[in-house]
Amino acid sequence: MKTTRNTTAKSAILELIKNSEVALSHAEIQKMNQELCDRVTIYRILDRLVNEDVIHKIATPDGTIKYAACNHNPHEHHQHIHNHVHFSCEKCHSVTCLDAVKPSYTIPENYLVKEVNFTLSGLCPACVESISK
Amino acid sequence: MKTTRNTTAKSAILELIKNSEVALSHAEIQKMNQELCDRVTIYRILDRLVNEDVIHKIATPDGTIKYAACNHNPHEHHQHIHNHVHFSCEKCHSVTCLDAVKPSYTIPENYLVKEVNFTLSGLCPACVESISK
DNA sequence: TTTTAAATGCAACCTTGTTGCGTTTTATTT
DNA sequence: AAATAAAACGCAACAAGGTTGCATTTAAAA
Ligand SMILES: [Zn+2]
Ligand SMILES: [Zn+2]
Ligand SMILES: [Zn+2]
Ligand SMILES: [Zn+2]
Repeated sequence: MKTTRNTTAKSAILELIKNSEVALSHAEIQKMNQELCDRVTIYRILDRLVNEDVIHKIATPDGTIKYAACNHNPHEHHQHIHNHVHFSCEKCHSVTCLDAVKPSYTIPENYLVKEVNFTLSGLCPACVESISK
Repeated sequence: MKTTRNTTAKSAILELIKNSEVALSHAEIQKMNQELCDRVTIYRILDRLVNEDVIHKIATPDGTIKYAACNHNPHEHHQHIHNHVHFSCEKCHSVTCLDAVKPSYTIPENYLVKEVNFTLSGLCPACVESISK
């Protein structure tokens, strides 16, 4: 099996994502990183981190891809399933993991469900605040 | 207010979407349509149909945008909210509206929720079938 | 320290989506 | 039916997002 290595760029990008309150897009990471590494390398590092299950990928309602750190329950770490809800703000375009919100649904017949991708959208607390005054 | 017109291209594209079992991407519509109209026109027609609330936009977990016909309950037509669940097949990449699946969730505090975008992914019935033999 | 495969930079390329503008078409009015 | 106004269109050009191939560098195991 293929081994994976830790490099300065990989560690730096992982730290960025871990320290961020909101999920980050490739473009945002690139801006925060200007000199660290090439555009293409960022794509490859993000792919690796997703495969290693250290970060997860989120598609916003408009198709933008963002990345957030995984905080697995150690007991279910092997599951590799991210079934928490995300919130996407239509004003500031921030995307947040809502670990507290537990979604439920009826399992559709004949389908094999492997992943849950549930996104709520509207206004985030900061934008609700800024509009109401 | 701006009026909207019916053209041959618009009608043809709407028929394609209505007659399709699965949601269609811009690229798919373009292939099915080769000679009908320009690439840019397809984008503009899709935007118009979404604004007229005749079709709706779906972002798959990998960020691809697909379009499906709306089948509104006439009584709630004015709501313009699409809160049904979608299924995205990781093998054949088909996207389907699952009108029968009713999702539920707890509303996160301080957030203002306007839209729900719930996608399940895994294997569609056809792909489950084809793998099990 | 040597070795080897993973990771990187760079150039080139493709796909997806947008914008501006002159022309065509729809549908309303005369 | 003809004139009119604005919506819709085609086309070219552009911008952003993402991928691929290949030569070079680097991490980490031997
Ligand atoms: Zn916001
Ligand atoms: Zn998340
Ligand atoms: Zn399938
Ligand atoms: Zn749908």
